[in-house]
Amino acid sequence: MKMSKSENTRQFIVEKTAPLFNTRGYAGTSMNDIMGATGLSKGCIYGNFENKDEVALAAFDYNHSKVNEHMKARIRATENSIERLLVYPHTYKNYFRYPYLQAGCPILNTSTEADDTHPKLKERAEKALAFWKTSIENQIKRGMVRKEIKEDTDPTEIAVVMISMIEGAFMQAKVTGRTKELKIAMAFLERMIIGLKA
Amino acid sequence: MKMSKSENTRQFIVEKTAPLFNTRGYAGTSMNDIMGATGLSKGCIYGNFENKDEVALAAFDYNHSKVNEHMKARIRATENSIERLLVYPHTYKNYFRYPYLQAGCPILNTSTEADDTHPKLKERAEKALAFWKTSIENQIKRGMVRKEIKEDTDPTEIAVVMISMIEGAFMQAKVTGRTKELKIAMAFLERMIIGLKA
DNA sequence: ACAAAAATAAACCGATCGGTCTATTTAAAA
DNA sequence: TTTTAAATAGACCGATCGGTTTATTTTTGT
Repeated sequence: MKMSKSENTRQFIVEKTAPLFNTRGYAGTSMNDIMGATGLSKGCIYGNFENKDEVALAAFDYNHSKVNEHMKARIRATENSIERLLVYPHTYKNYFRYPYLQAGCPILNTSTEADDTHPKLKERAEKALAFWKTSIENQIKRGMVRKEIKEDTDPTEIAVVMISMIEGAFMQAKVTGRTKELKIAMAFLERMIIGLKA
Repeated sequence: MKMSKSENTRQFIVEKTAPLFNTRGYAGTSMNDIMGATGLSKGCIYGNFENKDEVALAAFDYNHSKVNEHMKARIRATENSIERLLVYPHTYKNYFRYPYLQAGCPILNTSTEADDTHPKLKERAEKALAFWKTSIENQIKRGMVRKEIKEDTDPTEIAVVMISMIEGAFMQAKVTGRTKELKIAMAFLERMIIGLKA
């Protein structure tokens, strides 16, 4: 279980720079910023990563996995499919409570910056989004099998609507600096999910 | 009605750089990019704008006004309030048809980059968003007065849900490179709007 | 404890960043 | 048409960009 020195440092760099990339974006984060956030020298960072790209990609993975693990933990604590789906609006409604969400959703931040400029980051965002979508779809399908969710429900449609509402509302929360709109959207989503009950 | 030389050039610079800022973002667009897109020298650009900031702000205003004018024109061509609201999903569903939307929604692009880094741009995005929201709310209120929309409708809620759905779905379209999710979300929105009919 | 290897610091690199300055060209006023 | 002012081109500036190299320190295996 022991980590080598470099493995430790690598992890350290990722943890310290992840919030940086999520707030300032790829183009907006410089090597100097990375040095400042870690307190490490340039030589050290380039000794552990090939280039800035690699740091950014690792930082995205870290941000995304943090959100993912949090959601997984909350989902595991639920009793049925409706409750599972409700975890999303319940969590995002209070996003400011979770430090790794305060800078915004990593998928949203990354995809809007990278879509036309940074293919590797775009691909990560794309995969993260696809993963999220299929996991919602699977939860809905499971709920239908268990007769907890109406049998005429379209899993893909609900997944798309959920993700759209969350990301769009999140953007509004970030730019307005308040949570009013986010709460309205999440309340709407809650009612929609409850309406799926069999 | 005659424009001075510099007014002409200023307008020219804005038109040429607007798509640039919308695709590459503020930090991702350099003065060299601006020179390349316009074919003008640095001295000329700085003769017409104080700095890069001013170009970016003017470019945002231009992008936003382009979208706005397009929507206004389509809205004017409708007969009643429900049709008016339907203009939004109908337009965004086919966003790739409109060149100034192909790089994405300027509000979405700008707000996710600028929220933590560029206060002036953030303010523009915030104001544009507020304007959009109140104009949807007003359309709904008008529809209620005219008895075209159910009287128990909550204008703010509908506005927030519409904007969230559009922006969230737009993000997915940009990052996946396909319109499947966008069409699903817009179809959902259409049904929701039709459900508001009195 | 010691030698070999890995990890880190810091000086350094050319390229590019946003921005300025001056010379020249172009448009407007007379 | 000539004079004057505005507009533009392009050389130039210091700062910062991402990245490399080398010397030194720290860790590791024996």
